[in-house]
Amino acid sequence: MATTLSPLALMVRKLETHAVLDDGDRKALLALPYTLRTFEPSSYLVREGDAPDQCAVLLSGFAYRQKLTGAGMRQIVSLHIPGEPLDFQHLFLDVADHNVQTLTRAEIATIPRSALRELARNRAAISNAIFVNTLVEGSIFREWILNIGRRDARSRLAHFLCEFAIRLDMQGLTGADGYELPMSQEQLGDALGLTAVHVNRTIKSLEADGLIGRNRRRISFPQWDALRELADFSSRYLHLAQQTS
Amino acid sequence: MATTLSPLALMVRKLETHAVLDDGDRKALLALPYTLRTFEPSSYLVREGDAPDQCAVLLSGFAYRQKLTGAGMRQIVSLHIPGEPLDFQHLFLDVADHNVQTLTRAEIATIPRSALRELARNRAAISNAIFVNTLVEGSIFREWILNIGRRDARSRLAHFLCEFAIRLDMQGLTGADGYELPMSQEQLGDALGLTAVHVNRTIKSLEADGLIGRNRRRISFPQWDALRELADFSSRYLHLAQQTS
DNA sequence: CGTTATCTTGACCGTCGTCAAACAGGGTGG
DNA sequence: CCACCCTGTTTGACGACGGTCAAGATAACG
Repeated sequence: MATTLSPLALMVRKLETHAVLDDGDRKALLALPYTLRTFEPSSYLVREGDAPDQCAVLLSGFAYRQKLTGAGMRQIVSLHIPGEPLDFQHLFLDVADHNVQTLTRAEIATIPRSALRELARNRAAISNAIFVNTLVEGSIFREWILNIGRRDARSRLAHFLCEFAIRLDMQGLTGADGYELPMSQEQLGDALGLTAVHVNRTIKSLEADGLIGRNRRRISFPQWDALRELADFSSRYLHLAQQTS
Repeated sequence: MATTLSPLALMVRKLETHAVLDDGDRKALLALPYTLRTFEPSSYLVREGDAPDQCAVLLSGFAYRQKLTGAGMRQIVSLHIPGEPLDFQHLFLDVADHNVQTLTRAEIATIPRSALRELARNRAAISNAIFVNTLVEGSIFREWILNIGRRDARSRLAHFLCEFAIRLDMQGLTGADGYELPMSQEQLGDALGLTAVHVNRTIKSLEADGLIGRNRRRISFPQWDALRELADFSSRYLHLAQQTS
């Protein structure tokens, strides 16, 4: 009980959300070599075009992945919470196709690609867990395509807020009442395919309807069910129930 | 030379786009048990909520994956060309989070999930190839998020047309001059997050500028470079160069 | 041929973007 | 402690891109 928790424990928890690991698997993951670093907000962890030889795991704080158009418009394509791998895709893809950035100050563990690859080669359960994690990420991408392509600003924002709430909850990071949204309205717009101005109006509209509460960046949910309904939110795409062995 | 080509040969070709397979791997893939079926246009292959025990591969014709909002709006989240796996994610995810539908009349091979899983377990190169294929799909999802979230209708459509051209080319399915776009403007709208009416206006606008040629659904590219520029298209996200061993 | 899906066009409307300015908060340095 | 600045939030006026509705034209198909 008094054991010091490994920094990688949260990553193990994340992988076990969707896959079954045994004690040997857990120990092997925790025994991975890693380097700890702290990054300031908005630091780049990976840049498009890079060929990283390390894989990054987010231990604390928040991060996102992002792409830019030639005209310089930004689109955030995913948001990451503590425990989540940030670029395990570089286990198998050599060149980064997008940027990875911290949102807040964040602690990052980097694991040598070679060590992780070898572990995946030797332990089928770990290989499966990483694969399933990738597949669930893919499912989230699809839901974002639907969200951005086919829902209006109010539903779109509501959906985003619901997803974030559920994912925090899954990782055991839930606050008593709602959560602190770790991003500016500009960044929110970049995640939703909207402008910062319209995000502002949309947030205030949800607030005016009593669907969310706000105190600075803290969001609370006085009418969770109504918000979820507006968001057209179903958690199926997060594959919560699944535990592949 | 006179050997009859296995229906799965095109799938092997697809997997070898991004991964290195040896003769044993190829033979093992071609020896997989499968069932051949032909489907009419718009047939459902997988429905959201299903728990398929087969994995589908597209042998001829075209297919897409799609999600619906509660209000009934459709969003196509990916388009598939011959040789591509349609739902290898069900190797590791039990419940489908989206629908898979044929676009045209299509030949489909279904492979028992168990057989494919076992093959992946025994042959690291095949497991890697499937994983890399999944990762490249993920990269395409991200680019679609960017495309729908941050590009206007003209660029968005142009980008879609460029992607389709390059992917057909990669799979060796290029016609002499352009290609037959296998979808209605309604479906095009569902893929781009636009309405059919606006797709129509946008296509005609590209045509009027000489950026594409049209003859019914056949699209040609009299000014490929200019179209590519308008589309802000870079093929990096398709990971063409990559061949992970 | 008739029937139906798809494409095309016009008129009109609304959501969201643009531009700009005011305002609030948090940190820094004098 | 206060002036200053910087970033982020809020608000208003206006415009435009794309949506809606509806009708007519064209092409596919039995």
